Amino acid sequence: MTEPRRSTPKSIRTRQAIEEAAKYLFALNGFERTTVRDIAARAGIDPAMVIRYFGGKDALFARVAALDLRLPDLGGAESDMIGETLVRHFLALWEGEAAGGGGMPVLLRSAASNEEAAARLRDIFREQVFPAIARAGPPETAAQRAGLVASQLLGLALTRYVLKLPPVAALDAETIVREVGATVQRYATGH
Amino acid sequence: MTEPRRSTPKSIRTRQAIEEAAKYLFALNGFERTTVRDIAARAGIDPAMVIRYFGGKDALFARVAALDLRLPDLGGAESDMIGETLVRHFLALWEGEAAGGGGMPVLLRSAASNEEAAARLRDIFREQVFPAIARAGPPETAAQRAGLVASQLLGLALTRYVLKLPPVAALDAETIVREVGATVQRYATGH
DNA sequence: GTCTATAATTCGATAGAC
DNA sequence: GTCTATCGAATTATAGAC
Repeated sequence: MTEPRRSTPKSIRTRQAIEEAAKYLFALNGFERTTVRDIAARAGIDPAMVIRYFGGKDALFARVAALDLRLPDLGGAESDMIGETLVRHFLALWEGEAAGGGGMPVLLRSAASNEEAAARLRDIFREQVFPAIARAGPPETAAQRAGLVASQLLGLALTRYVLKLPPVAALDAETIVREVGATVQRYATGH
Repeated sequence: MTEPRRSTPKSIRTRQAIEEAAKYLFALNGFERTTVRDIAARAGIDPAMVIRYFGGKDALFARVAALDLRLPDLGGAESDMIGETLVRHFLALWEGEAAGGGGMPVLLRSAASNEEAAARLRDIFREQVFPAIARAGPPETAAQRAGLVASQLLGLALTRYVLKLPPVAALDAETIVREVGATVQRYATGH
């Protein structure tokens, strides 16, 4: 029962190694295909340590899949740059490994076949995406506008980063910002 | 080694029962979370029969995930109805269980964490979506246009049928045809 | 053609020595 | 704090009786 709560230098390193390995493998293979043994092997430690530090595979996933979209404030004047701003933000979130956005590939990979991951993604939508989009247009259409925005942005993420559909993966960032940005702009503002 | 190739009435019923159960469960839970035992139980037969009839879980998946999009011909005059036509076709394909489009949810559920399923989805894109979109605009931008169309249509399928994002799942068909159709129209034709 | 029984792995998780 | 050894359950797949 002596859990490694003590923050010794070594325990911190071990914990970080497990989180990093888990984030990498969950993002690569999804929740189901990633085993505790795989995570431990990649972290260079024993499988038992994964359970000891995080209590179980489910708990570790919940820890690693935490996600803060850090959406910029789209309020204020209804700028005609909302679409491009949002798309640029999402691209940076996906392509910047270092940032806290590492949870994004983890969730999308797993949400398709893991109901818990799907529920978490719905939470993120409701708590972060919906409020941001709501302020960009009339309140009575907020849900529909936010839903359409999500359908395009998640579709972009799915085809570019998960399925790696060649023509989508090959698109340069500026083309995406321009083309998809125009769509998101129309969805978000309602016209 | 006596494989049930003979088309006796009973063997046909058993084979169809297995395929139907597999299609349902793969679409519901994805490849990884669906077990041969589950399929057999739903089909009302023994797990060993699943292996006997299809050779294994992988082979059964490949059989069930076969998919013909049956895309309508978008050639001819560059109509301004291409977007709505495509979206309407996809909605019918997804929501009509009976049609041969049952492979669609199966693939999307599994492609996120199963590389073989992802590869199959890329094949379908290359062989069916790309040629159809190519004829709707200038050849030099065909790949980009088809990729953008796929990002929106797969994103719609992901949020509406897999993640069941409430505001997207609640949209009525005509709203989707109008809103998403306008986007697909712009992507497909390039303007 | 179908099922019983079981082989052969692999999984998450635990107990206990050091 | 870490690892060895292992448990118990679940998986796919096979062998052989009927």
